[in-house]
Amino acid sequence: MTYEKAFAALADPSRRRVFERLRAGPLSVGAVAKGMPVSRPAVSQHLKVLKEAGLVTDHAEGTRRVYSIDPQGLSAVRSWLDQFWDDALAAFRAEAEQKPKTKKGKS
Amino acid sequence: MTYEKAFAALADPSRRRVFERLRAGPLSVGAVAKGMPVSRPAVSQHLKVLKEAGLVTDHAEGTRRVYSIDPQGLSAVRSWLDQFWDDALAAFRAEAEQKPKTKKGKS
DNA sequence: CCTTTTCGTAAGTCATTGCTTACGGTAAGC
DNA sequence: GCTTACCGTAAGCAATGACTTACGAAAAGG
Repeated sequence: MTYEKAFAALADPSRRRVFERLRAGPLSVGAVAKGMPVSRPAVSQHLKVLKEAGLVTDHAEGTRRVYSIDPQGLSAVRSWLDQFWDDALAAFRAEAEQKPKTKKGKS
Repeated sequence: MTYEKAFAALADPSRRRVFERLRAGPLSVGAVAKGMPVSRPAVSQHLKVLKEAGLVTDHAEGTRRVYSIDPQGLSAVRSWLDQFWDDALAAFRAEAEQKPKTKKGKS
């Protein structure tokens, strides 16, 4: 049910870049913002959206706020995609088999 | 590398609904639009975006245009997600193992 | 206590975009 | 040939959203 927000969150290039920057491991807001073409508040807003989508988690560490990737959000998108994947492939194969006269085996 | 457009395409609820309607099999534009809360031209525009994202294909059939799901677009999103999945889980586990230990000092 | 660092949020601006109605174009039916 | 069915596109409009600067709050450090 969260995959909707996750798709919306990952649709924005800047937000994807923020997200990808957390792939190697947890980072503070300032650390993420460093080397990005947008301001730190912008990064903060992006992280908020990612958090509401279940894609990241945060915890305080002194005055800094450290963000990490939350596998839960990724899992939601993945399962939606996989469920889709099966039906789509089945329909795709059914369509492909009807075009030529002979049906094909595996190979 | 079309996963960027795919994410942007799947971010919109109406467009996802159009996409999901093709899951059972190919449909004409009118058939997709029937039973949707938006107009037929709106559906047409959504299908155009989905097509440019590599998520659907179309072919003429008389005066109507039949759209089907293109597994290629799904595949692109899936592989991006999977590649992400591994690194994210590894980092997540590494973080979980270090938490019960001592706190860390990062500059 | 006062200053510094780090961060989230408010307010405002500007571009993007999803929707509608209107129109033109092509294939089928009579 | 003329009408009907089906579809893509153009133009216009209203809403969403991404970004900036400015400000306030909370923790650390002298």
